[in-house]
Amino acid sequence: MTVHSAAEKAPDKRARILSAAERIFARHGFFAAKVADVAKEAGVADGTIYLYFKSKDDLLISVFERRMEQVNSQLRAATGKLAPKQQLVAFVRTYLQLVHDEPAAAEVLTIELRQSSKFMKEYANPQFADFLRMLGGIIAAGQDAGDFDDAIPSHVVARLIFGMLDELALAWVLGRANFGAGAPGTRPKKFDIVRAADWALALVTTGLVRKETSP
Amino acid sequence: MTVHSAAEKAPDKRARILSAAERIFARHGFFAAKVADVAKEAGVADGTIYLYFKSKDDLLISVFERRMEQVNSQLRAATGKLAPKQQLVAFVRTYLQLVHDEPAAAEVLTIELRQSSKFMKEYANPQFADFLRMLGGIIAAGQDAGDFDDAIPSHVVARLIFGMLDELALAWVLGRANFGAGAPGTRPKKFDIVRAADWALALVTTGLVRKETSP
Amino acid sequence: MTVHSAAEKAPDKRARILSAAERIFARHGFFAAKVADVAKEAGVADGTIYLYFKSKDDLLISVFERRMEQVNSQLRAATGKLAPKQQLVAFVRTYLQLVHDEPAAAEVLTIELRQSSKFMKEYANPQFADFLRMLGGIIAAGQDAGDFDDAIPSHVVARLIFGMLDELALAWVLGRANFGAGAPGTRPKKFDIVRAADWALALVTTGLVRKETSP
Amino acid sequence: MTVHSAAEKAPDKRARILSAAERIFARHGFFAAKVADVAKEAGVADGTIYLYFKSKDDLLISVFERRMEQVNSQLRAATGKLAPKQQLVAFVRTYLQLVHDEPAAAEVLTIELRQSSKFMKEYANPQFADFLRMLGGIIAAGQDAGDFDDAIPSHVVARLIFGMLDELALAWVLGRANFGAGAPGTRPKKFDIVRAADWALALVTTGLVRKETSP
DNA sequence: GATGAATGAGGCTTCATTCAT
DNA sequence: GATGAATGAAGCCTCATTCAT
Repeated sequence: MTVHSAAEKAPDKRARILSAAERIFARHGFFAAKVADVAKEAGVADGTIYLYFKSKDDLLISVFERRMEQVNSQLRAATGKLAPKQQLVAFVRTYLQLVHDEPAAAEVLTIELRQSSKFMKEYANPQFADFLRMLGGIIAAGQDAGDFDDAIPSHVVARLIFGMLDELALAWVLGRANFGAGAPGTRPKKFDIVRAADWALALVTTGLVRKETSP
Repeated sequence: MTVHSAAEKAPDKRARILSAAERIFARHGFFAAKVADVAKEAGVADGTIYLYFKSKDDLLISVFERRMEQVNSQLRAATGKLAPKQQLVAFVRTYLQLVHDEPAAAEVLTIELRQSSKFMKEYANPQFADFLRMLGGIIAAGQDAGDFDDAIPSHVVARLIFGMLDELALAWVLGRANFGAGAPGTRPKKFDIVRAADWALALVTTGLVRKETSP
Repeated sequence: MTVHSAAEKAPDKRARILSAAERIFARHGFFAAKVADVAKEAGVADGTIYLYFKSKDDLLISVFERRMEQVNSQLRAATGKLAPKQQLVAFVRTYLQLVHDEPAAAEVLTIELRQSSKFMKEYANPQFADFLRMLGGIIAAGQDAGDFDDAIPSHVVARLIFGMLDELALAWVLGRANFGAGAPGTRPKKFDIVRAADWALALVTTGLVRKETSP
Repeated sequence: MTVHSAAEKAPDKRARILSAAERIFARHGFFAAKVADVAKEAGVADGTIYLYFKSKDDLLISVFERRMEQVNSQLRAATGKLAPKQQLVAFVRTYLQLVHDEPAAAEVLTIELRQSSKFMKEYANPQFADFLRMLGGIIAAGQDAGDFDDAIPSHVVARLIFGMLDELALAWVLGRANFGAGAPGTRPKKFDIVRAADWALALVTTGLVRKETSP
């Protein structure tokens, strides 16, 4: 009757399920997670999930896709019209900032995506390909501009950088690493992943930037 | 009952089970793998596995530990008494060579280890800690020797480098990436992961090596 | 809301649902058939079915009843005011002709009716009782008239004849039997069920007709 | 330890499951029957059933096959080396005797077999083909011997006779018919199916036997 | 009346683990 | 120690039915 009960009815039930799934998958891992848990977290009946997703697998894939789309679009926005060197800085910082702001998403992308690539070899994961292409494009642009050394193929560089970021995200998400202070023996405390961005950049950049050292 | 040279009967049943498990886990992934499949691959009865391992989880952990021990000892042997810079080269090359020589092991370490860190938060994985410590030690030694820039904490560098190597291993194991040539449209072919070692080294090293900016 | 000529909107929604159900039940069988499929076939919403039928079971029963009523009335029309011997001929021929003309109906009556008698022991199926009574009546009349041997109770004869017809219908509907020609090795082709009527009649009749053993 | 605890351990667990399934399917019908019920009836765990049968469907098919084999072999034994006319008598009487002795089996064969032929069109049911072939062979032999009229193809006669027997079995199994006495209004009482054999024979035989009526 | 999204009970099946031999 | 048949808990998914619109 009321036209705006929408907010609590089903403004986007599909989105609610996706978010719930992301949290549950992050909490328990995909395999240990039960569809019923996702349903409860989303506040819907078990069967409702199957109105929006074909299977539990499909649900996982959809979580990936929605999240990677967001990540990609935020990265695109952040790197905007900058010069390659600035783009790289922005890319790395933004990515790790997103990890920091959405730990559940990070956990799923970091841990479950890897699993799934294995099981679902048929699943191409176009969003992740986009991610790598964007990063590779930045590198290639920098190489073309003469800002970056071009001894290494840009897409290899992209993958290597992604490896760093992914590992940083994993370590942070699992809360094991204790980068920075922390007296020895202290329980591992989450390090500041946003600050870690600059370390990663330092490692990479100093290598990529051509040093006009001159002889 | 039979006593005659037990040593011949089960030269090492435990080892056979571990190898079988590694192959099966690599082939199907830990969750999809069935204990019965491992038993069949090992040529033992299902129940026999439980004489050597407490549970399927324990089996996975044991696979990790045995393999990481081997990896660590081979890395230790390879890096031997070299200077830090040479140690780093040897470390990276040896690691990727091992990935190349034991793809099943690589698949398990690359994909399943990550999962397991999540599920078995209680499982400290000391071997992996050793791995990181070894790599960190090389970096720290290089920093102390003045060979490497010390702006980044050595253990952070270690993790970043591991991230690169891990991603390289993953891409190679899944056979998706097509680093190197390959006519466009060509089906992705496994790139030469051993050669990729030098790319990773180039990226990292050039950044770590202090540049004597002038003569 | 719309009132304009309701008769046009739903000329007979109930009938449409029944026809759709008959086709769907014939196609998939009652248990495998989904109410949603029936709804789609009928061009109505799932819920609409429950405005006309109490349950899926009720829908099946209604299909039976509507169809058996038709069958019975057509049989009654066909047997009309004939002499018993002619009535029997007409009954058998008409029944098998109906099977031929409405295979979906035949499939449901032949296969599902049998199931349902089991599950719905409470469901008396009065139409089928009528069917048997009509056939039994013809036999009894023939016996009374001295045309048929009366060694066997008429209702037993009726059931035996029905058994023949039912089996003929089943074999035809499932398309398995290959009565008539067909080179050996030939894929079973539907036999001519209408012609089969005369075989059934021959078998029965020659037995029922009292033989005047001599002139 | 004891060698003969066999009787209660697992003399033939597969057979026990088949018998249990037959009873449960007869009692509830295949679709309404739960695998768990079969397991309980058989005195095994749910999972045990899947050690012997691939699926619930496979269980049903196996019930058919085991039972039809028995039926066929008993029919073969009973019809032995008789003359065709005697074989037919023996066939019909034996079949209905079996129905009488094993009502659960009869219920499954009569009701579920029909369903299943529909769902499992791929399932050829060779035993039932044998059954029909045996009956057809008897008829054909009688026709060759000049005992039976050969106006109707023997396999058609076989099917017609089977139809009668099947219907008789069904009526008896469902306990609806009230052949024989029973005051009107009396609750339907199972008729004597063994005696009914002679009615069926009378109907058929008198038709099949060539009457040397002379001109 | 009509709709169709939502419900949630319930069943088939899998598979890690046990234990009698 | 070794076996492998048996166990039974547990989860994904289906689908008849409901009810707010």
